[in-house]
Amino acid sequence: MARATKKKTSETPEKTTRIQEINRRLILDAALDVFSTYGFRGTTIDQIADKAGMSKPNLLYYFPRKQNIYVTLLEETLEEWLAPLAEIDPEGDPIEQLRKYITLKIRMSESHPEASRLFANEVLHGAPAISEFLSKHLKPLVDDKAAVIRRWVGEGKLAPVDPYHLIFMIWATTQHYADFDVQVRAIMGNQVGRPGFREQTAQAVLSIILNGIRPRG
Amino acid sequence: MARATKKKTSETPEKTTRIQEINRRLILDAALDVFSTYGFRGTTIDQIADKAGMSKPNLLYYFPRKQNIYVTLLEETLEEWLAPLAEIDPEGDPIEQLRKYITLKIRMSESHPEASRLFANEVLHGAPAISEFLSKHLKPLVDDKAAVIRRWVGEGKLAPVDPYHLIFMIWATTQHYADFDVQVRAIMGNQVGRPGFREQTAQAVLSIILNGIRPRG
DNA sequence: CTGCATTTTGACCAACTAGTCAAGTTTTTG
DNA sequence: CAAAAACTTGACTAGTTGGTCAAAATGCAG
Repeated sequence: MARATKKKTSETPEKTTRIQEINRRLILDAALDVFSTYGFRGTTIDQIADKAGMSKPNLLYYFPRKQNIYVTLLEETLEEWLAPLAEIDPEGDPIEQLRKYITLKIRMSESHPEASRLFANEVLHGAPAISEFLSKHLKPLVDDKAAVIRRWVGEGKLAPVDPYHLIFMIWATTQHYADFDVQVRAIMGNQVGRPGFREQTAQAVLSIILNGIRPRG
Repeated sequence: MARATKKKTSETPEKTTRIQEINRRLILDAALDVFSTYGFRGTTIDQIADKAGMSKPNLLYYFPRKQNIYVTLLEETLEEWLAPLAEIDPEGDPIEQLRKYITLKIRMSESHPEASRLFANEVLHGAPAISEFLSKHLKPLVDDKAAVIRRWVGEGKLAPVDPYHLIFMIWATTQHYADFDVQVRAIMGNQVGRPGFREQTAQAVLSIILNGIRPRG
Protein backbone atom coordinates (compact mmCIF):
# COMPACT_ATOMS: atom_id res chain seq x y z
CA MET A 1 0.00 0.00 0.00
CA ALA A 2 3.03 2.21 0.26
CA ARG A 3 3.38 3.12 -3.40
CA ALA A 4 0.06 4.13 -4.87
CA THR A 5 1.59 4.45 -8.33
CA LYS A 6 2.07 0.71 -8.57
CA LYS A 7 -1.62 -0.01 -9.02
CA LYS A 8 -2.25 -1.80 -12.32
CA THR A 9 -5.78 -0.72 -13.27
CA SER A 10 -5.74 2.68 -14.92
CA GLU A 11 -6.78 5.36 -12.48
CA THR A 12 -7.39 9.09 -12.50
CA PRO A 13 -3.80 10.25 -11.83
CA GLU A 14 -2.94 9.75 -15.51
CA LYS A 15 0.83 9.54 -15.42
CA THR A 16 2.63 10.60 -18.58
CA THR A 17 4.87 8.08 -20.29
CA ARG A 18 8.18 8.74 -21.95
CA ILE A 19 6.65 8.51 -25.42
CA GLN A 20 3.86 10.89 -24.46
CA GLU A 21 6.36 13.44 -23.26
CA ILE A 22 8.35 13.26 -26.49
CA ASN A 23 5.38 13.38 -28.80
CA ARG A 24 3.54 16.15 -27.02
CA ARG A 25 6.67 18.27 -27.25
CA LEU A 26 7.08 17.40 -30.93
CA ILE A 27 3.49 18.41 -31.63
CA LEU A 28 3.64 21.64 -29.65
CA ASP A 29 6.88 22.72 -31.30
CA ALA A 30 5.49 22.05 -34.75
CA ALA A 31 2.19 23.72 -33.89
CA LEU A 32 3.85 26.89 -32.61
CA ASP A 33 5.55 27.27 -35.95
CA VAL A 34 2.43 26.75 -37.97
CA PHE A 35 -0.09 28.58 -35.79
CA SER A 36 2.17 31.62 -35.49
CA THR A 37 2.46 31.81 -39.25
CA TYR A 38 -1.07 31.03 -40.38
CA GLY A 39 -3.25 31.70 -37.34
CA PHE A 40 -5.75 29.29 -35.84
CA ARG A 41 -8.16 29.00 -38.74
CA GLY A 42 -5.38 29.12 -41.29
CA THR A 43 -3.67 26.11 -39.79
CA THR A 44 -4.68 22.52 -40.59
CA ILE A 45 -4.10 19.55 -38.37
CA ASP A 46 -2.39 17.84 -41.29
CA GLN A 47 0.17 20.63 -41.48
CA ILE A 48 1.05 20.21 -37.83
CA ALA A 49 1.13 16.42 -38.09
CA ASP A 50 3.41 16.60 -41.13
CA LYS A 51 5.80 18.98 -39.43
CA ALA A 52 5.78 16.86 -36.28
CA GLY A 53 6.49 13.76 -38.37
CA MET A 54 3.42 11.75 -37.42
CA SER A 55 0.03 10.79 -38.78
CA LYS A 56 -3.03 12.92 -38.14
CA PRO A 57 -4.87 10.28 -36.09
CA ASN A 58 -1.78 9.86 -33.99
CA LEU A 59 -1.61 13.56 -33.32
CA LEU A 60 -5.28 13.48 -32.35
CA TYR A 61 -4.47 10.69 -29.93
CA TYR A 62 -2.45 13.21 -27.93
CA PHE A 63 -4.61 16.27 -28.47
CA PRO A 64 -8.17 15.21 -29.26
CA ARG A 65 -9.07 18.69 -30.57
CA LYS A 66 -7.17 21.23 -32.62
CA GLN A 67 -8.25 23.81 -30.06
CA ASN A 68 -6.45 21.84 -27.32
CA ILE A 69 -3.10 22.26 -29.00
CA TYR A 70 -3.70 25.95 -29.51
CA VAL A 71 -4.76 26.65 -25.95
CA THR A 72 -1.94 24.59 -24.46
CA LEU A 73 0.50 26.54 -26.57
CA LEU A 74 -0.93 29.87 -25.47
CA GLU A 75 -0.84 28.91 -21.83
CA GLU A 76 2.77 27.79 -22.08
CA THR A 77 3.69 30.98 -23.87
CA LEU A 78 1.90 33.47 -21.69
CA GLU A 79 3.64 32.58 -18.48
CA GLU A 80 7.03 32.88 -20.09
CA TRP A 81 6.05 36.07 -21.85
CA LEU A 82 4.98 37.78 -18.67
CA ALA A 83 7.80 36.67 -16.44
CA PRO A 84 10.08 39.67 -17.12
CA LEU A 85 7.41 42.09 -15.92
CA ALA A 86 7.12 40.28 -12.62
CA GLU A 87 10.85 40.65 -12.14
CA ILE A 88 10.75 44.43 -11.94
CA ASP A 89 12.06 45.16 -8.46
CA PRO A 90 10.12 47.85 -6.59
CA GLU A 91 13.17 48.52 -4.44
CA GLY A 92 15.62 48.82 -7.31
CA ASP A 93 16.65 51.92 -9.22
CA PRO A 94 13.75 52.89 -11.51
CA ILE A 95 15.76 53.67 -14.64
CA GLU A 96 17.87 50.59 -14.12
CA GLN A 97 14.86 48.34 -13.59
CA LEU A 98 13.13 49.60 -16.69
CA ARG A 99 16.31 49.32 -18.71
CA LYS A 100 16.57 45.69 -17.69
CA TYR A 101 12.92 45.06 -18.51
CA ILE A 102 13.11 46.61 -21.97
CA THR A 103 16.35 44.81 -22.76
CA LEU A 104 14.83 41.50 -21.75
CA LYS A 105 11.73 42.08 -23.85
CA ILE A 106 13.74 42.96 -26.92
CA ARG A 107 15.84 39.85 -26.45
CA MET A 108 12.71 37.70 -26.19
CA SER A 109 11.25 39.32 -29.23
CA GLU A 110 14.29 38.21 -31.18
CA SER A 111 14.71 34.75 -29.66
CA HIS A 112 11.03 33.74 -29.68
CA PRO A 113 9.31 35.69 -32.43
CA GLU A 114 6.81 32.88 -33.02
CA ALA A 115 5.57 33.12 -29.46
CA SER A 116 5.12 36.85 -29.88
CA ARG A 117 3.19 36.42 -33.10
CA LEU A 118 1.02 33.67 -31.68
CA PHE A 119 0.02 35.97 -28.87
CA ALA A 120 -0.38 39.00 -31.12
CA ASN A 121 -2.63 37.10 -33.47
CA GLU A 122 -4.80 35.89 -30.63
CA VAL A 123 -5.23 39.36 -29.15
CA LEU A 124 -5.74 40.94 -32.56
CA HIS A 125 -8.69 38.63 -33.12
CA GLY A 126 -10.30 39.53 -29.83
CA ALA A 127 -8.49 37.08 -27.56
CA PRO A 128 -11.34 34.53 -27.56
CA ALA A 129 -9.18 31.88 -25.90
CA ILE A 130 -7.39 33.98 -23.31
CA SER A 131 -9.66 36.82 -22.27
CA GLU A 132 -9.92 35.21 -18.85
CA PHE A 133 -6.14 35.07 -18.53
CA LEU A 134 -5.92 38.73 -19.42
CA SER A 135 -8.31 39.85 -16.72
CA LYS A 136 -7.37 37.32 -14.04
CA HIS A 137 -3.59 37.23 -14.37
CA LEU A 138 -2.32 40.00 -16.60
CA LYS A 139 -4.37 42.84 -15.17
CA PRO A 140 -3.43 42.26 -11.51
CA LEU A 141 0.22 42.01 -12.40
CA VAL A 142 0.13 45.19 -14.46
CA ASP A 143 -1.85 46.99 -11.77
CA ASP A 144 0.81 45.99 -9.29
CA LYS A 145 3.71 47.25 -11.39
CA ALA A 146 1.82 50.36 -12.39
CA ALA A 147 1.52 51.19 -8.72
CA VAL A 148 5.27 50.81 -8.35
CA ILE A 149 5.94 53.12 -11.27
CA ARG A 150 3.43 55.63 -9.94
CA ARG A 151 5.25 55.60 -6.62
CA TRP A 152 8.55 56.21 -8.39
CA VAL A 153 7.00 59.17 -10.15
CA GLY A 154 5.70 60.47 -6.84
CA GLU A 155 9.18 60.22 -5.36
CA GLY A 156 10.54 62.28 -8.23
CA LYS A 157 12.59 59.40 -9.58
CA LEU A 158 10.78 59.49 -12.91
CA ALA A 159 9.22 62.29 -14.92
CA PRO A 160 5.44 62.48 -14.51
CA VAL A 161 4.08 59.80 -16.79
CA ASP A 162 1.03 57.55 -16.84
CA PRO A 163 2.36 54.13 -15.82
CA TYR A 164 -0.11 52.16 -17.93
CA HIS A 165 0.71 53.99 -21.11
CA LEU A 166 4.41 53.58 -20.36
CA ILE A 167 3.96 49.83 -20.06
CA PHE A 168 1.92 49.71 -23.25
CA MET A 169 4.59 51.65 -25.05
CA ILE A 170 7.27 49.22 -23.94
CA TRP A 171 5.19 46.26 -25.03
CA ALA A 172 4.25 47.78 -28.35
CA THR A 173 7.75 48.83 -29.23
CA THR A 174 9.56 45.67 -28.26
CA GLN A 175 7.04 43.27 -29.77
CA HIS A 176 6.90 45.29 -32.96
CA TYR A 177 10.19 43.80 -34.04
CA ALA A 178 8.79 40.27 -33.84
CA ASP A 179 5.23 40.89 -34.97
CA PHE A 180 6.00 43.23 -37.86
CA ASP A 181 9.23 41.56 -38.81
CA VAL A 182 8.48 41.51 -42.55
CA GLN A 183 7.74 45.20 -42.51
CA VAL A 184 10.92 45.97 -40.62
CA ARG A 185 12.82 43.86 -43.13
CA ALA A 186 11.15 45.50 -46.11
CA ILE A 187 12.34 48.86 -44.85
CA MET A 188 15.71 48.15 -43.27
CA GLY A 189 16.67 45.36 -45.66
CA ASN A 190 19.61 43.12 -44.91
CA GLN A 191 20.54 45.16 -41.85
CA VAL A 192 18.02 43.14 -39.86
CA GLY A 193 19.94 39.90 -40.01
CA ARG A 194 23.28 41.47 -39.24
CA PRO A 195 25.06 40.71 -35.95
CA GLY A 196 24.71 44.00 -34.10
CA PHE A 197 21.13 44.68 -35.09
CA ARG A 198 19.53 43.70 -31.83
CA GLU A 199 21.97 45.82 -29.85
CA GLN A 200 21.35 48.76 -32.15
CA THR A 201 17.59 48.33 -31.72
CA ALA A 202 17.88 48.06 -27.96
CA GLN A 203 20.08 51.14 -27.89
CA ALA A 204 17.60 53.23 -29.89
CA VAL A 205 14.56 52.10 -27.95
CA LEU A 206 16.25 52.54 -24.58
CA SER A 207 17.55 55.94 -25.53
CA ILE A 208 14.16 57.32 -26.45
CA ILE A 209 12.10 55.78 -23.68
CA LEU A 210 14.57 56.26 -20.85
CA ASN A 211 15.27 59.85 -21.79
CA GLY A 212 11.55 60.32 -22.20
CA ILE A 213 10.88 59.36 -18.60
CA ARG A 214 14.02 60.58 -16.86
CA PRO A 215 13.13 63.17 -14.24
CA ARG A 216 13.53 66.74 -15.47
CA GLY A 217 14.50 69.70 -13.41
CA MET B 1 -17.96 59.28 -84.34
CA ALA B 2 -17.59 62.12 -81.85
CA ARG B 3 -18.61 60.33 -78.66
CA ALA B 4 -16.85 57.00 -78.33
CA THR B 5 -18.78 56.16 -75.15
CA LYS B 6 -22.00 55.86 -77.10
CA LYS B 7 -21.01 52.62 -78.77
CA LYS B 8 -23.53 49.90 -77.92
CA THR B 9 -21.44 46.72 -78.03
CA SER B 10 -19.59 46.17 -74.75
CA GLU B 11 -15.97 47.29 -75.01
CA THR B 12 -12.86 47.33 -72.89
CA PRO B 13 -13.39 50.69 -71.07
CA GLU B 14 -15.75 49.00 -68.57
CA LYS B 15 -17.62 51.94 -67.14
CA THR B 16 -19.04 51.44 -63.66
CA THR B 17 -22.76 51.77 -63.22
CA ARG B 18 -24.60 53.33 -60.32
CA ILE B 19 -25.60 49.93 -58.94
CA GLN B 20 -22.04 48.66 -59.21
CA GLU B 21 -20.76 51.60 -57.25
CA ILE B 22 -23.27 51.08 -54.47
CA ASN B 23 -22.78 47.35 -54.19
CA ARG B 24 -19.02 47.40 -54.34
CA ARG B 25 -19.01 49.87 -51.48
CA LEU B 26 -21.48 47.75 -49.54
CA ILE B 27 -19.30 44.69 -49.99
CA LEU B 28 -16.04 46.43 -49.09
CA ASP B 29 -17.51 47.96 -45.95
CA ALA B 30 -18.86 44.63 -44.80
CA ALA B 31 -15.64 42.86 -45.71
CA LEU B 32 -13.46 45.29 -43.76
CA ASP B 33 -15.46 44.50 -40.66
CA VAL B 34 -15.25 40.76 -41.08
CA PHE B 35 -11.69 40.46 -42.37
CA SER B 36 -10.32 42.70 -39.64
CA THR B 37 -11.97 40.55 -37.00
CA TYR B 38 -11.38 37.05 -38.33
CA GLY B 39 -8.47 37.38 -40.77
CA PHE B 40 -8.46 36.18 -44.35
CA ARG B 41 -8.79 32.48 -43.78
CA GLY B 42 -11.12 32.97 -40.86
CA THR B 43 -13.61 34.88 -42.97
CA THR B 44 -16.20 33.21 -45.19
CA ILE B 45 -17.76 34.73 -48.27
CA ASP B 46 -21.16 33.99 -46.77
CA GLN B 47 -20.34 36.13 -43.74
CA ILE B 48 -19.48 39.07 -45.94
CA ALA B 49 -22.50 38.54 -48.18
CA ASP B 50 -24.80 38.38 -45.16
CA LYS B 51 -23.38 41.55 -43.67
CA ALA B 52 -23.60 43.29 -47.04
CA GLY B 53 -27.20 42.15 -47.39
CA MET B 54 -26.87 40.21 -50.61
CA SER B 55 -26.57 36.64 -51.83
CA LYS B 56 -23.21 34.95 -52.21
CA PRO B 57 -23.42 34.55 -56.00
CA ASN B 58 -24.32 38.20 -56.26
CA LEU B 59 -21.28 39.18 -54.23
CA LEU B 60 -19.16 36.99 -56.48
CA TYR B 61 -20.62 38.81 -59.46
CA TYR B 62 -18.80 41.93 -58.26
CA PHE B 63 -15.67 40.29 -56.88
CA PRO B 64 -15.10 36.95 -58.61
CA ARG B 65 -12.62 35.82 -55.91
CA LYS B 66 -12.50 36.24 -52.18
CA GLN B 67 -8.90 37.34 -52.60
CA ASN B 68 -10.03 40.24 -54.82
CA ILE B 69 -12.06 41.78 -52.04
CA TYR B 70 -9.21 41.40 -49.61
CA VAL B 71 -6.60 42.93 -51.87
CA THR B 72 -8.85 45.82 -52.92
CA LEU B 73 -9.47 46.55 -49.26
CA LEU B 74 -5.78 46.51 -48.42
CA GLU B 75 -4.93 48.81 -51.30
CA GLU B 76 -7.64 51.27 -50.29
CA THR B 77 -6.43 51.19 -46.71
CA LEU B 78 -2.72 51.48 -47.24
CA GLU B 79 -2.76 54.78 -49.05
CA GLU B 80 -4.88 56.35 -46.36
CA TRP B 81 -2.80 54.81 -43.63
CA LEU B 82 0.45 56.21 -44.99
CA ALA B 83 -0.75 59.67 -45.86
CA PRO B 84 0.15 61.29 -42.52
CA LEU B 85 3.78 60.27 -42.88
CA ALA B 86 4.01 61.98 -46.26
CA GLU B 87 2.72 65.16 -44.64
CA ILE B 88 5.73 65.59 -42.40
CA ASP B 89 7.20 68.89 -43.54
CA PRO B 90 11.01 68.87 -43.86
CA GLU B 91 11.02 72.64 -43.43
CA GLY B 92 8.83 72.70 -40.34
CA ASP B 93 9.86 72.59 -36.71
CA PRO B 94 10.97 69.00 -35.92
CA ILE B 95 9.21 68.61 -32.58
CA GLU B 96 6.10 70.24 -33.93
CA GLN B 97 6.03 68.05 -37.05
CA LEU B 98 6.45 64.88 -35.05
CA ARG B 99 3.84 65.98 -32.56
CA LYS B 100 1.42 66.46 -35.42
CA TYR B 101 2.30 63.09 -36.90
CA ILE B 102 1.86 61.19 -33.66
CA THR B 103 -1.38 62.96 -32.88
CA LEU B 104 -2.74 62.12 -36.30
CA LYS B 105 -1.76 58.47 -35.99
CA ILE B 106 -3.42 58.12 -32.62
CA ARG B 107 -6.56 59.70 -33.98
CA MET B 108 -6.61 57.26 -36.90
CA SER B 109 -6.02 54.36 -34.59
CA GLU B 110 -9.17 55.34 -32.75
CA SER B 111 -11.32 56.27 -35.74
CA HIS B 112 -10.36 53.36 -38.01
CA PRO B 113 -9.27 50.48 -35.79
CA GLU B 114 -10.49 47.93 -38.35
CA ALA B 115 -8.14 49.27 -40.97
CA SER B 116 -5.28 49.06 -38.51
CA ARG B 117 -6.13 45.48 -37.61
CA LEU B 118 -6.55 44.44 -41.22
CA PHE B 119 -3.09 45.72 -41.96
CA ALA B 120 -1.58 44.29 -38.78
CA ASN B 121 -3.00 40.88 -39.52
CA GLU B 122 -1.63 40.90 -43.03
CA VAL B 123 1.86 41.89 -41.92
CA LEU B 124 1.79 39.48 -38.99
CA HIS B 125 1.19 36.63 -41.43
CA GLY B 126 4.10 37.61 -43.61
CA ALA B 127 2.37 40.19 -45.82
CA PRO B 128 1.80 37.75 -48.71
CA ALA B 129 -0.50 40.17 -50.50
CA ILE B 130 1.38 43.42 -49.98
CA SER B 131 5.08 42.66 -49.83
CA GLU B 132 5.48 44.48 -53.12
CA PHE B 133 3.73 47.54 -51.76
CA LEU B 134 6.00 47.53 -48.74
CA SER B 135 9.20 47.56 -50.78
CA LYS B 136 8.00 49.72 -53.67
CA HIS B 137 5.98 52.38 -51.85
CA LEU B 138 6.50 52.21 -48.12
CA LYS B 139 10.27 51.84 -48.11
CA PRO B 140 11.01 54.85 -50.36
CA LEU B 141 8.68 57.04 -48.33
CA VAL B 142 10.23 55.97 -45.06
CA ASP B 143 13.73 56.37 -46.45
CA ASP B 144 12.82 59.89 -47.47
CA LYS B 145 11.46 60.86 -44.07
CA ALA B 146 14.29 59.11 -42.28
CA ALA B 147 16.71 61.32 -44.18
CA VAL B 148 14.80 64.37 -43.01
CA ILE B 149 14.95 63.23 -39.40
CA ARG B 150 18.63 62.43 -39.73
CA ARG B 151 19.22 65.96 -41.02
CA TRP B 152 17.33 67.39 -38.06
CA VAL B 153 19.54 65.39 -35.74
CA GLY B 154 22.61 66.64 -37.57
CA GLU B 155 21.42 70.21 -37.12
CA GLY B 156 21.09 69.63 -33.40
CA LYS B 157 17.31 70.03 -33.49
CA LEU B 158 16.78 66.52 -32.15
CA ALA B 159 18.77 64.33 -29.79
CA PRO B 160 20.88 61.73 -31.58
CA VAL B 161 18.46 58.97 -32.46
CA ASP B 162 18.17 56.39 -35.23
CA PRO B 163 15.38 57.71 -37.48
CA TYR B 164 14.12 54.27 -38.51
CA HIS B 165 13.73 53.06 -34.97
CA LEU B 166 12.00 56.30 -34.07
CA ILE B 167 9.48 55.77 -36.86
CA PHE B 168 8.95 52.15 -35.83
CA MET B 169 8.37 53.25 -32.28
CA ILE B 170 5.74 55.74 -33.34
CA TRP B 171 3.97 53.16 -35.49
CA ALA B 172 4.13 50.48 -32.84
CA THR B 173 2.87 52.68 -30.06
CA THR B 174 0.04 54.33 -31.89
CA GLN B 175 -1.26 51.22 -33.60
CA HIS B 176 -1.06 49.28 -30.37
CA TYR B 177 -4.25 50.94 -29.19
CA ALA B 178 -6.18 49.65 -32.21
CA ASP B 179 -4.51 46.27 -32.66
CA PHE B 180 -4.37 45.25 -29.02
CA ASP B 181 -7.60 46.93 -28.04
CA VAL B 182 -8.93 43.95 -26.07
CA GLN B 183 -5.75 43.80 -24.05
CA VAL B 184 -5.85 47.52 -23.35
CA ARG B 185 -9.47 47.13 -22.28
CA ALA B 186 -8.73 44.12 -20.11
CA ILE B 187 -6.19 46.19 -18.20
CA MET B 188 -7.64 49.68 -18.17
CA GLY B 189 -11.27 48.61 -18.03
CA ASN B 190 -14.03 51.10 -18.63
CA GLN B 191 -11.56 53.96 -18.83
CA VAL B 192 -11.03 53.12 -22.49
CA GLY B 193 -14.47 54.16 -23.62
CA ARG B 194 -14.51 57.36 -21.61
CA PRO B 195 -14.47 60.75 -23.37
CA GLY B 196 -10.99 61.98 -22.56
CA PHE B 197 -9.22 58.69 -23.12
CA ARG B 198 -7.76 59.46 -26.51
CA GLU B 199 -6.43 62.79 -25.29
CA GLN B 200 -4.91 61.13 -22.25
CA THR B 201 -3.26 58.53 -24.45
CA ALA B 202 -1.94 61.12 -26.86
CA GLN B 203 -0.62 63.16 -23.94
CA ALA B 204 1.27 60.21 -22.46
CA VAL B 205 2.72 59.02 -25.75
CA LEU B 206 3.73 62.50 -26.83
CA SER B 207 5.27 63.24 -23.47
CA ILE B 208 7.54 60.21 -23.53
CA ILE B 209 8.57 60.26 -27.16
CA LEU B 210 9.02 63.99 -27.53
CA ASN B 211 11.01 64.28 -24.35
CA GLY B 212 12.96 61.25 -25.43
CA ILE B 213 14.12 62.95 -28.60
CA ARG B 214 14.32 66.57 -27.52
CA PRO B 215 17.87 67.83 -27.90
CA ARG B 216 19.80 67.70 -24.65
CA GLY B 217 22.45 70.09 -23.61
C1' DC C 1 -43.12 49.89 -74.48
C1' DT C 2 -39.64 46.83 -76.34
C1' DG C 3 -35.48 44.50 -76.50
C1' DC C 4 -30.91 44.19 -74.82
C1' DA C 5 -27.66 44.49 -70.94
C1' DT C 6 -27.16 44.19 -66.23
C1' DT C 7 -28.12 42.22 -61.94
C1' DT C 8 -29.78 38.58 -58.84
C1' DT C 9 -30.33 33.99 -57.02
C1' DG C 10 -31.42 28.87 -55.94
C1' DA C 11 -29.34 24.77 -56.65
C1' DC C 12 -25.31 22.58 -57.11
C1' DC C 13 -20.37 20.78 -56.98
C1' DA C 14 -15.63 19.73 -55.87
C1' DA C 15 -12.12 20.41 -52.59
C1' DC C 16 -10.84 20.56 -48.10
C1' DT C 17 -10.68 19.54 -43.31
C1' DA C 18 -11.76 18.24 -38.28
C1' DG C 19 -12.50 14.34 -36.24
C1' DT C 20 -13.77 8.88 -35.96
C1' DC C 21 -12.90 4.05 -35.93
C1' DA C 22 -11.39 -0.46 -36.05
C1' DA C 23 -7.61 -2.99 -36.76
C1' DG C 24 -2.90 -3.40 -36.38
C1' DT C 25 2.03 -2.66 -34.06
C1' DT C 26 5.06 -1.62 -30.34
C1' DT C 27 6.18 -1.03 -25.53
C1' DT C 28 5.77 -2.09 -20.86
C1' DT C 29 5.07 -5.03 -17.07
C1' DG C 30 4.40 -8.93 -14.06
C1' DC D 1 7.98 -14.36 -22.46
C1' DA D 2 3.07 -13.65 -22.49
C1' DA D 3 -0.56 -10.46 -21.87
C1' DA D 4 -2.09 -5.98 -21.17
C1' DA D 5 -1.51 -1.30 -22.07
C1' DA D 6 -0.01 2.15 -24.95
C1' DC D 7 0.68 3.70 -29.41
C1' DT D 8 0.01 4.11 -34.53
C1' DT D 9 -2.40 4.40 -38.86
C1' DG D 10 -5.30 3.72 -43.40
C1' DA D 11 -9.69 4.41 -44.62
C1' DC D 12 -13.61 6.84 -43.83
C1' DT D 13 -17.39 10.45 -42.67
C1' DA D 14 -19.85 14.62 -42.09
C1' DG D 15 -19.71 19.37 -42.33
C1' DT D 16 -17.95 23.46 -44.38
C1' DT D 17 -16.73 26.55 -47.94
C1' DG D 18 -15.06 28.78 -52.38
C1' DG D 19 -16.82 29.03 -56.53
C1' DT D 20 -20.12 27.69 -60.87
C1' DC D 21 -24.18 27.89 -63.69
C1' DA D 22 -28.38 28.52 -65.88
C1' DA D 23 -32.39 30.78 -65.46
C1' DA D 24 -35.12 34.49 -63.67
C1' DA D 25 -35.74 39.39 -62.49
C1' DT D 26 -34.68 44.03 -63.07
C1' DG D 27 -32.91 48.30 -65.21
C1' DC D 28 -32.50 51.16 -69.03
C1' DA D 29 -31.81 53.25 -73.82
C1' DG D 30 -34.22 54.37 -77.85
